[in-house]
Amino acid sequence: MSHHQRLLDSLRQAGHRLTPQREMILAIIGESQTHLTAKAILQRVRARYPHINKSAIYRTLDLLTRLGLVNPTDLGHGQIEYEIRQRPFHHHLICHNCGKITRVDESLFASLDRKLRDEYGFAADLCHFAIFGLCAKCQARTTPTRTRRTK
Amino acid sequence: MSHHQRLLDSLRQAGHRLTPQREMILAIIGESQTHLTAKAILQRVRARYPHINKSAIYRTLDLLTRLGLVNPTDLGHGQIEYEIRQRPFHHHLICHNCGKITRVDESLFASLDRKLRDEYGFAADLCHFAIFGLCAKCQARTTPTRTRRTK
DNA sequence: ATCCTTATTGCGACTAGTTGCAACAACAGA
DNA sequence: TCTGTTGTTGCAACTAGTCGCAATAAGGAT
Repeated sequence: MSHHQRLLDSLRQAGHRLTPQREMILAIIGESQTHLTAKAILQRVRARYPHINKSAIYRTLDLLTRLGLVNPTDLGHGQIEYEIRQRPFHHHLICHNCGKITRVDESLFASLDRKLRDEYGFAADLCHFAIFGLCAKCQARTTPTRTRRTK
Repeated sequence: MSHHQRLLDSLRQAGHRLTPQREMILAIIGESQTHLTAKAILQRVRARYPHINKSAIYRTLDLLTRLGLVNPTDLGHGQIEYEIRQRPFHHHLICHNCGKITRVDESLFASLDRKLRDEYGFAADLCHFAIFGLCAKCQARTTPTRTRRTK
C-alpha cells in the first residue's frame, strides 16, 4: 500500500473528513523522500490547486502530527520540517558551528526511553529528536578559542 | 558573586560591549528564579528603560545563548523560554495531553551523551531538553481510545 | 437524490521572532 | 580627555505560524 493511501485511510479511520486540500497535501507528503517545510508543501499544492490557503496546510500538518503520521522537526533552519513517520525512527545531530546534520538510529534512545518509563512513568515520544552540539571536526577547530561569536 | 555580575564579566571577557540595554537585560535574567519569555523580559526592561526595542532583547538573548550563559527552551507554550544556565542541568518532560511539566535531572542523559561521543565524536549540548510524551495519568486515560483529537 | 450536522476552509488580523540598514555609542588607544 | 573603529541599537519591513469567524462542503442518514 502506498504512503498516500495509508495516510488517507488513517485519516478517515480516525473520523476526519477527506477534503481535496487534504488529499493534495497527503499526496505531496507521501511521495516526498525528504523533509518538507510548510512553505514547500504550500507551493507544491498551489501548482495544482492555486486557491489553497496556508492555514489549511498548517492545520493539516498539525492534525497529521497529532495522529502520529508525520514528524515535525526543528533542524535549526528557521522553519519546521515535516516527514512521514516511519520505522525505524531516526534522529538528527546538528552541528552548531558548521550546520552539518547526521542521522542517527532510534536505538540510541532505547535506554533513555526505558529510564523515563521506569522512573517517571512517562511515555516519551522519542521519534523525532534534533540534538544540537559540535561535530568532531568543529570541536577540534573551535576548542582552543571559543570566546568569539560563532554565527 | 551574583549572577548579574558573573554575566556581565563573561560578556566583557568574550569581547562584547556593555550597553545599558544589555545591563538591564542581564539584571532581569540574573534576578529571576524561573524561565522568562522574551516578551516578559521586554516588559520588565521597559519599566525602567522605556525606549528599548525588541530586537535588542532577541539579539542579547541570542548572544547569551551562544556564550552558553542562558538556555532557551521550547516548552510548547508558543514562545521560547530562557533561564540562566546552571549546573546541575535539568530537562523537562512535557505531557502532550495535559501539559504537565516535570523536571528531570541531567544524569538521565549521561549514557546518551557518552554514546554520542564514542560512536559519532559528537559533543552534544544536552543541557536544555524538552521531551514531549504522555505522563502516567494521561496514558491511563487516553490509551483505550486515542483516535480523536486531543487539542 | 436531498438534507442536516458539524468539521473544515479561506480570510484577515494577529503574535513571535529575524534581518538589513543607517545612526549611535562603547571603549581602546593616543 | 578626545578620537576612531566597529560593535550595537532602533526601526521598519519581513517570515513563520496561529486564531476567530463566517461561509462552505463532507459524508451519514433518509
